[in-house]
Amino acid sequence: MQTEKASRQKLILETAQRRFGMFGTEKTTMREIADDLNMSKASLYYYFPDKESLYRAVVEKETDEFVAGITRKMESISGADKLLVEYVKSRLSYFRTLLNLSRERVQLYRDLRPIIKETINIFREKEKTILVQIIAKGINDKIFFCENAEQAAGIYLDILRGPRMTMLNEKKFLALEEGEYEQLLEKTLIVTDIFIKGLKYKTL
Amino acid sequence: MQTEKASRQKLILETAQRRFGMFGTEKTTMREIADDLNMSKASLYYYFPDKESLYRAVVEKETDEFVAGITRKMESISGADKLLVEYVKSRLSYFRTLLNLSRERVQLYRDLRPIIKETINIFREKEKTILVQIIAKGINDKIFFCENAEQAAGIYLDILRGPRMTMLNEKKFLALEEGEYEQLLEKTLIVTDIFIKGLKYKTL
DNA sequence: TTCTGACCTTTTAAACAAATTGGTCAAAAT
DNA sequence: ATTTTGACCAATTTGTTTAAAAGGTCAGAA
Repeated sequence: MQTEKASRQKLILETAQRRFGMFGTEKTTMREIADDLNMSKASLYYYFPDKESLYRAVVEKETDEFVAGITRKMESISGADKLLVEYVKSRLSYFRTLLNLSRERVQLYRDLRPIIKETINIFREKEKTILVQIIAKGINDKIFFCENAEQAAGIYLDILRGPRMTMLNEKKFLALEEGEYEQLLEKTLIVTDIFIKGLKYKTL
Repeated sequence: MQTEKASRQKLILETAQRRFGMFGTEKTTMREIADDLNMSKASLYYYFPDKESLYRAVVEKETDEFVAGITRKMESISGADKLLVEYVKSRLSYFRTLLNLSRERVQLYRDLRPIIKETINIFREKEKTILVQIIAKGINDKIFFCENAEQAAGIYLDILRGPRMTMLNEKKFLALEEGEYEQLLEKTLIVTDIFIKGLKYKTL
């Protein structure tokens, strides 16, 4: 029946998520995932047409979880400025635990496989959507003053990338270690504070 | 005499600068530089002990030119806020024309040769020195309000990296094309505007 | 003092073979 | 019918070997 197939798919998804999360797409083979599940590789292809769609499904799952989590928080906080701070905290915490993107080899962004690049862009768009909402709310509540929420959100995402890149500079993977996350969080909060002030005050 | 040797060294430096500037360190051979100068490779080693020191000399030259240019501008502008804007403009323009760093292959920062990484860090420190001066001046003139000029300068440099990285995302080299520089300049100016406001207003 | 050709050692590039990968399919198992 | 599989294929990746080119040295010529 339908349910059986769905639950099987879910199982595969979770296994794939673990593998992808640990080693990234490149270093995870379909055979390995199949072996983890004690099934043949061919069976995998019965549920997912190819590796790419399996990967996409995993990323989509994780992204959804992220968006759900952040949305939940957004409902319990009123001020747009505090919302932004909360957003950036959540974001970092999700980068840390969930997003298997993190495990992708930093063999330079340039030749990150097209799929991964696309993934990053899609995720960025989702983030932007949320941020636009927050900033628009701030404008509406008259605590932010800027004409273009869309532009502001884009700039903010760009800005956030800076400290992260600096921190990743020496790393082999897109992931950081324990203490570094706290360092990055600290920096990110300062940046966010500056950004918020940039929105709060009109250009003279 | 001493002068003769120095002028010969200068000539080599300029030739190397052109080569490094066009192809980066990796794709420039000592033989090529020697050929450009119609001298033997061994002669090159008479003036410079190895490729690395030649490269370092070139970078030092370019960096000095950058610092000199920016310092000149700093003398003719009074407000720290306007100085920052001017700084960032100069910086971009130098990235564009001078810094041969730009031609280094973006084969991922991670395995940018250690020398180049070091080069980048040294340059960053010089930038930081200048920025600390500007920000300290702003604090002194009571138009900026932050406790730590050093920290602010570091944050600012981190922030600036973001938009640049985003723009370089798809590129093979650390260099941008014509129109992209204007795009980057625009973004950078907005970011700078936000940053300045972040310094101008005390945290509430 | 300045320059060079011959020479050395280490890196890089090319070429090829072997192994592994993503992916298919007819047939077996449920 | 639905699900699973081993055998099979084409395309990449990986490993290995070899030749070329790189950085660098040095005794001696200019």
